[in-house]
Amino acid sequence: MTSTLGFAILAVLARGERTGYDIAAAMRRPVSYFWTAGHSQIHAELQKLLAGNLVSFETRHGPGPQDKKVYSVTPAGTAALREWVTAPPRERPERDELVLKTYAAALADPEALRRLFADQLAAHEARLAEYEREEEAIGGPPAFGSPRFGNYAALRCGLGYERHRAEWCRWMLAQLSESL
Amino acid sequence: MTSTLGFAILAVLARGERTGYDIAAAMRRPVSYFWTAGHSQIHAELQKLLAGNLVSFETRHGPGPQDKKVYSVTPAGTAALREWVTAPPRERPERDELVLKTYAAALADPEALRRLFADQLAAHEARLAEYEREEEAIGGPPAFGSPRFGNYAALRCGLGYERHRAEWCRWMLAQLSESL
DNA sequence: CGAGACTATGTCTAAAGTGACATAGTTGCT
DNA sequence: AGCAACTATGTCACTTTAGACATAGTCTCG
Repeated sequence: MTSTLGFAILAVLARGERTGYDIAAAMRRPVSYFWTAGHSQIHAELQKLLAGNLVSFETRHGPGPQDKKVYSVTPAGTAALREWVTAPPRERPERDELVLKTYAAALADPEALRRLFADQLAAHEARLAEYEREEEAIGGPPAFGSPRFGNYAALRCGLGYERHRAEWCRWMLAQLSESL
Repeated sequence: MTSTLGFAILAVLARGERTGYDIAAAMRRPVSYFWTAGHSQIHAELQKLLAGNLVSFETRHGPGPQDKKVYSVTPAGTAALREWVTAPPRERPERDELVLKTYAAALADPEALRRLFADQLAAHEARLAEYEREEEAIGGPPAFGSPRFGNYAALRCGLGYERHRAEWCRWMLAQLSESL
């Protein structure tokens, strides 16, 4: 009964050994933004994975009050991950606060609404520019089978998402200025 | 300290009085899919909104073991909702299981992966077709200021999302067939 | 007239996620 | 020498969400 978070950790660990701290850091940065967790959650989940024999760790000396624990995936962990990858994802409900706000837009002050969407658009454009820089740095799709393919495919999804979102914001702004 | 769910309920109630059951039904259907909640959550949240004087109810006789409670938004509720609509949304972390699976795709069996994405593509295309039917039924953007504008804008976002997602699935399938 | 679907409100438990608190060594800058 | 930032693991309390369980009247179709 490994949770999705468990598999997220396994997926990160499949690229190489990491400490809990490293995993938390990896799940905070924009590129790996398809799953997020705080370090408190990660440490707890690592205990469960350990109990299930899906990961193992080595203690090493490092900075910090305690020795660091460097985790890696066990063969059983790799097998579980492989099986999970192609299993149909359980769909989680959409929860989108901005769309919800839009749904109630009729009540709002149009000028405040314009500012809201202008800010959102700017944020999406900034992220889009960042992703485009990253895409250029990679050059093109790495070979399928290379772990870097996964990064590229995720980036590609992010690019599409930011474009769709930015376009929707622009459409909203156009609607707003038309109604003035 | 009204939660987002609270505002979701207020947004639904702003369109007219509803019972808790009606609200739950509205939040289950595809169109209103930008926020979801089970009826148990809704009843609990209605208690809180009631305590905050943001909604009120009238008891009416109807089918069911107890009399039904027909809720409507109070002036204080409308004011709170209006203010919330233009406040910047707190961003919630992306959690996307399919992208996470893709991130770990290197380990997977290509044929099983192909099936996974073919299924996903079919689901997105089906939803897209449904949304397109709905869009055609509406005809075009209702006037901003009409509550129906909110529905249309949300639908528009859904259309863009499904298109982006379907395209990404198609790209993945193309990558997969190239690598065979 | 009976079966099943629909209306309707609520409780309870468990899991998942958020954010603060606790602790403390190392590294690099000024 | 001192301060701040970074590394590093872990606990605790709280909120949110999911899903089962409980209960029971009404409506529709055959």
